[in-house]
Amino acid sequence: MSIQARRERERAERERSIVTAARGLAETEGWDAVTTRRLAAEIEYSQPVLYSHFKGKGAIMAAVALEGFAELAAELRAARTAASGPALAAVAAAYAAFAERHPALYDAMFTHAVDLPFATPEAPAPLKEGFGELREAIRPLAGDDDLEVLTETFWSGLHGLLTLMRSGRLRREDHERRLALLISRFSG
Amino acid sequence: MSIQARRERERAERERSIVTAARGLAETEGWDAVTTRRLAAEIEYSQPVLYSHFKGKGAIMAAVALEGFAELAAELRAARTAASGPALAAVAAAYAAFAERHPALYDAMFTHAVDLPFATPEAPAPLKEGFGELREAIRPLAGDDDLEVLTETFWSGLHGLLTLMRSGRLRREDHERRLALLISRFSG
DNA sequence: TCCGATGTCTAGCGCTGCTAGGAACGAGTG
DNA sequence: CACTCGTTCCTAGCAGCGCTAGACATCGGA
Repeated sequence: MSIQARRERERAERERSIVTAARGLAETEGWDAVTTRRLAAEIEYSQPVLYSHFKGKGAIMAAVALEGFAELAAELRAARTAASGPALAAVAAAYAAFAERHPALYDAMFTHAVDLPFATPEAPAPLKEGFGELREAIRPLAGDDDLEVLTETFWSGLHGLLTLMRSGRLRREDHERRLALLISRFSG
Repeated sequence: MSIQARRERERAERERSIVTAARGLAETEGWDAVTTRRLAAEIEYSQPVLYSHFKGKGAIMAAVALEGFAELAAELRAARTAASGPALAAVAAAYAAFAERHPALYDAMFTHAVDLPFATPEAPAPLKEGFGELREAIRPLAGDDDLEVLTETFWSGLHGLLTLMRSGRLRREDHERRLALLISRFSG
């Protein structure tokens, strides 16, 4: 029993090291630099080993994204509970800060095509938690509007601001003003 | 003179056919299907010919994007001038319809990394025109807010809605409701 | 001590964007 | 008319990609 247990433990560790290596490589050099060959070299195993853990490169990216969802949810929750009074600005700022701090991670989560279920009950828990934080921050400001739809719309605004800025389509200098404006328009 | 003129004309035609082929292939099979080999086969020349017209695949995508900007600007203008009264809803609907009708084209314009100047005076004219249409539609509703920043923020909202929906991150059914909500929040 | 299963590696497939080097063609000159 | 020079285009190939088949070694159990 013990031998098999050790093997499973080592295997789990290796799987973690794959995800960690992929994330590290992506965050320092971008997803283009994350190739199966480099990943294999990083974990000091041969390429095919990757495929005994994940179905393919896409699955590895999905695993990295999942890690990101958990972190984002935690940071949003921290921002919301720390805020006294209306939390929307604090949560939005935390969201933006996360995207700015981890651009490659953010891309894996929200831009690249990863086949994770999103707006369904089957969505991964961390994802639903993160969305839930946004929803709770918006709830006091919802008025007559449907809370779910309103949250999705605000989220889209946030996401649009960040992706367009990061791809050079919006001037960086005005980021704070745009963010403030978005929040004020959703606080009316 | 005439011979050289014919050659330049033929060359220009070939360049157009490259862009057209790239766009057609992208719109029917997605950008992944747009490879230099398929493109070369499509125009019935060998691969290196592409590189005598464009610096690389990225430049071809940029040319396709540019075509898209012109069309989008025209459609936004048509929607704005046809509208009686507040034009924001009409322009937003036209924007969304364009993105829905030409998803691959939209991606080249706003998602994929194309090295075109955006929020600067050097930005291509069609791009500035399109943004200008959005700005004019928003102007009556700007109030005390900076018009430029407000336009950018609304645009981001629109862009976020569309990209998140198209990548399966937002439920399609609620699209109209979200769009209406975004507009109402920017009309207050 | 041998056997069978498990785990890992080497090698390779078909594809990608891109380029070097040579062949063929046409215009201009003696 | 013959010849050279420039241009245009193609064949062939490079390095790298995601992914996989098949050989090989290693190790627990009989």
